[in-house]
Amino acid sequence: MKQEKEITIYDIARKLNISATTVSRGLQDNPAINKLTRKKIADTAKALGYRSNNFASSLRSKKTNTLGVLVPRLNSYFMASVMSGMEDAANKEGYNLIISQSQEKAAKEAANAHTMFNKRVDGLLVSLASETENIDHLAPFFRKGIPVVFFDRVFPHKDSTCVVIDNYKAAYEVTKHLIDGGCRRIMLLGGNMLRNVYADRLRGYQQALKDRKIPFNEKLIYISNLAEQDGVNAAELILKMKAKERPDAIFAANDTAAVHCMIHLKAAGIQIPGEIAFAGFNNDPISSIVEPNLTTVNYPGYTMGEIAVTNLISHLSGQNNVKNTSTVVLRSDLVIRASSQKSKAAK
Amino acid sequence: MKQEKEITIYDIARKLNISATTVSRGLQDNPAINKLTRKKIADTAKALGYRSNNFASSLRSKKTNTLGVLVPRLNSYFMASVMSGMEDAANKEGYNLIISQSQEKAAKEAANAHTMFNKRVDGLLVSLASETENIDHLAPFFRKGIPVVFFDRVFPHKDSTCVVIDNYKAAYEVTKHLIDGGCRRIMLLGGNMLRNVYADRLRGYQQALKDRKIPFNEKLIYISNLAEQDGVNAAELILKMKAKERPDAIFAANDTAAVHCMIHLKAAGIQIPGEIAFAGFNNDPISSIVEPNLTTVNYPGYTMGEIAVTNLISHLSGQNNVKNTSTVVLRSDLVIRASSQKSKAAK
DNA sequence: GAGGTTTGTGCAACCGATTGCAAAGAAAGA
DNA sequence: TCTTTCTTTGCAATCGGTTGCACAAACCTC
Repeated sequence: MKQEKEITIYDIARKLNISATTVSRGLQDNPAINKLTRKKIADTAKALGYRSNNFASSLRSKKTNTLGVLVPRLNSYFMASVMSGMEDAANKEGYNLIISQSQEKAAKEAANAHTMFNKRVDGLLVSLASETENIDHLAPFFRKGIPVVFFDRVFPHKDSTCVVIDNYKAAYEVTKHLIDGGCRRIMLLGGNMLRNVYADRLRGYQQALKDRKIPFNEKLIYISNLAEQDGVNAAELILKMKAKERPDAIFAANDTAAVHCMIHLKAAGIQIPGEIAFAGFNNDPISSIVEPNLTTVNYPGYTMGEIAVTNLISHLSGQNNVKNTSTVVLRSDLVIRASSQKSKAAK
Repeated sequence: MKQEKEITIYDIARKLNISATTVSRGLQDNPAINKLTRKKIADTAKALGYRSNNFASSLRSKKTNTLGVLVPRLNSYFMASVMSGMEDAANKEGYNLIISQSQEKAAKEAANAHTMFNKRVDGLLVSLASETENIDHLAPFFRKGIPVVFFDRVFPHKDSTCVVIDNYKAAYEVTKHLIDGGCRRIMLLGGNMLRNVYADRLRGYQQALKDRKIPFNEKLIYISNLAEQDGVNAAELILKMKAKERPDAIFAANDTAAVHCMIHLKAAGIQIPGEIAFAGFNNDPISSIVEPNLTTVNYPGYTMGEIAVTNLISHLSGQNNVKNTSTVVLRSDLVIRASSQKSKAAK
């Protein structure tokens, strides 16, 4: 393998009979350098096949143009959309992403944060693992003034921005919609209450019940990791209940759990939405495939990713003061489909 | 914001009254350094809160411990699984990933490759955009001897490994399965034939027909991007056909197209699999949600990601000669579900 | 005890770009 | 013509590890 010699600013400088300083400035389009000189530098750089050495540059300027991303899991449609939005936004601004997943483990999250810190990312984007109880592992970032933006599963902190949707309101609306459709015993398949997203959804659910004067029944709350199997388990539980105790609606905090619960109940002969109405959360592709189509909350993942990154970068370039935007709330909409409409089901 | 002073090896050296050289070597566990000294260095480093400066080190050693990943799109279940596997494997070996997506555009792919090159990734993982016609944009990597591993959508090249499944065989089996189930007019929803995955699937399909003495009918080939809308379009096309011309089975090169085509036909009153049997590819979550459940090919994304990274890293550490493994073929299995079984459908 | 090894450590150059400061040359104002 | 003010450019130090080579001390061997 023939290794070509690497071209440096010194090579360019030598070729043009100017100093490396001028070349460095010229490559950055520094206005202090004569326009003609800049052009000559750019041309020569291209001609020689120069590529800038990020390490040398980062070493001196202490900027890496890299953002760290800490997420619980990569393999969900929602998270993939977020990543996609982040990548696009970052790319547009000349930043790169280093992505790592915690697998919902607090320890792995801490280890990954540590790696990011050592890699000296310019900023950090975080969605917390369900296990995580505090953000001590992010302390080094705050201490060094490295901006941290939380998204989706956030942890309010005075020095950082959160990008979220209004989970409380969304859950409130879902629940209200179910109640208005005639449901009274609404079961909630919730997630880990350490996480704002699940805690807020529970609150929204509770408030909607309260406003409609429906008593809150703790037995109708089922907390899990909201994986496929959890949906199935919930279904099993329901099938074991006496007919009178059974819920007449299920509101799951994600579509995966909702769909798998629904399928399992359907297979057992339960009419959906006739006997049990359903609503999910996220608007995953599966929600519009399952039959009946699942009522859910559209969660703008791509946009969330874009906004989180844009916000972070504007911090970095100082266009933006942390104090100005501590939280960005994105719009989310209730997507009403057949699974929640008892009345229309009687066709 | 109080900025803590950054600790360097010089600080450690001063504290211990030894040279920075020794500290550097000690931190790398260089056996030339006395064990006791090494221990003292490690302890002091921890005590002072030292973190190594990757740039300084990369600048000199010319290694970044970073791998570049070039993919067409991030927001699919399959790709998310691959990323997940890659990230896990990379993380385990102390590598980080820089991920970027081409949006299926050759130009963006080239631009991203260029960025990766400038970021001096130690190695590159590539799945090609559907548009890409050649790999000239990867030439700089080959010239500099930076290892490139292709996965899924590959482009055979003498200096690089490909990680794939046997698309030919998988498609052959799907087609054979449909034929054995009694189908004779099997429509293929294919992807861009520039890509091995789609070209191989077409070949497998053709060979299966040939082996079963069924004439190949060009009118039953529908090439598209295999997005949702393409599935719908295919369905429209079929609905416009005269009854005699209609296919009695559809084999789509991905589940998205299969599922959306199927739903659209179902809505139009076509019996699945009675009138038209269905098979897809990838084993996306939607394939086991749609009714009837979709027969498909299980595609081990997570494993593919893991293997691609592991292979790349072993190249880097020189444990592995390119010549030894030019292609890794992963096992894929036909997952038979209701959508393809005409006989059992008559319940 | 002389000569040969092994072990442990340090010197100083180096990686390639960035930047504060100085200064030469050009343009402008008095 | 003499200052003054820009406009351009370069010097040299700096960022923080890494590494080839030299060398001193300790250990062997005959």
